[in-house]
Amino acid sequence: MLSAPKGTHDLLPEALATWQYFENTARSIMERANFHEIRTPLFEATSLFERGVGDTTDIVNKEMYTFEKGDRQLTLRPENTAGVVRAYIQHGMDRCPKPVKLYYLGPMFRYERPQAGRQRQFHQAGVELFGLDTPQSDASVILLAWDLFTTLGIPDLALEINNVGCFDCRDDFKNQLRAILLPFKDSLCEDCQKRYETNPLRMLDCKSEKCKAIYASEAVANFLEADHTCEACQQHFNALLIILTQCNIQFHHNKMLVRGLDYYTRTVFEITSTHLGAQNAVCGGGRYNGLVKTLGGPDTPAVGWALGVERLISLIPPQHPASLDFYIASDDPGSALLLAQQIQHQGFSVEVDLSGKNLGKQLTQANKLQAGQVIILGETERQQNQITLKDMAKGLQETVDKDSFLTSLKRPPVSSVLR
RNA sequence: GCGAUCGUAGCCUAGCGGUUAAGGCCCCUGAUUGUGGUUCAGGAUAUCGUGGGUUCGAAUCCCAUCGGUCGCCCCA
Repeated sequence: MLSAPKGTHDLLPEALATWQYFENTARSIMERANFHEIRTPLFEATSLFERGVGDTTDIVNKEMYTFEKGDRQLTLRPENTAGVVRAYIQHGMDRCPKPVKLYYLGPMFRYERPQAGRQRQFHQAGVELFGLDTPQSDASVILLAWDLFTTLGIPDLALEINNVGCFDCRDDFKNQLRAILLPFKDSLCEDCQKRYETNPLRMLDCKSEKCKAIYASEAVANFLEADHTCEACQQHFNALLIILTQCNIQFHHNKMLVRGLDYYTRTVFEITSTHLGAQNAVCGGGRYNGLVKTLGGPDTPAVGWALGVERLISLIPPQHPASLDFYIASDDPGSALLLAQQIQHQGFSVEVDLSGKNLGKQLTQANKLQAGQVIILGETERQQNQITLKDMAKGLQETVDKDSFLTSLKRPPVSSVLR
């Protein structure tokens, strides 16, 4: 049997009620914070990701869906920051009043082994703020994420935050870290020996007991305890923590927190949940002051985050599709369809029998569809320009004038999430 | 890329070497051609993931493969 490709899922109507609830809430909250939506292509030049995300990262090295058309190398986007930055540069958005605040929502693609909270096609929602290098701009995007999660009622979240420094002090730190770990290099696990060369910061996150013991040993621990970022980075980070505290945001300064994408500078953060599986990060982001310039634009500081929609949705109570307001039971399709349209124009949902069933069958159908009310529009009613209105829960019905029924219809209250 | 585990109708489950693979939900028809839900009667839907092997005989045992799920790695 044909099935959806490995690591992809069909989203069926039942599940989409929750998705739409999330999307409406997210859009509403981001728009109210004056972020505006941007939609970039699902695929981009491969070189964009190689330069933007970093050619030593796992994402670029082994997780990209890359293909060739003509002489073009293209890649399905594995994340969207690079694409948004490309669009920012291409459309001269540095001429827009600063900060430029954008958000996006859509599918991403990574070739990985699927597991809980990880698929090959998954969805992210994210924000990017361009043109400010202030701690308050970092705080504003973190606050926005926190506001979204709070509004959605997600319990047991933790904000982990760290300062990875700017390009200059981070390289210094990496070299110092290599120097201090050099005596232990041969006793590190296989992975860490590789990380020692490629991405030493990652070693600190290792789960191997052997490595953990080394990193916890006095000499190493003392080294890690100290802040090795430069004066400016430290000031930025401390100011950010003060603002977060003022805003009553609980955070954990996790000195081991590093991110897998090369473009981050200074602030990095992650929001995790204890209700997820091994992939417990629901949102991740940080500052990326070098990326716009790296991709050929003007030197522009920026900060942003992305959240995993599937992971997030698994944390919110399932929503149910809106119930059916009316079912029209009739033996005359023309007048039934016309009446349905008139009621729909008043903002109600209506189903009409399209199969020519008899009245009993149509009521059975209405019952299965859980229609609130059935409108019986038979020959008798039509002759008098009337309808019979039957309340399915109470089982009561009355025959009323059709036109006065239509004028009495009031628009139902629309979900407060929609603006 | 590595490891663990599971595959029986659309869904849930029984069967664990021996007739025609059983039950529940869902779906369809009728009792009921202007009144639903309940009930009753009937019906449809499965090459038991696929391929090979062992056996007189395989859904059942063995091997391979594919797919799902979970974990490592990494990330949202």
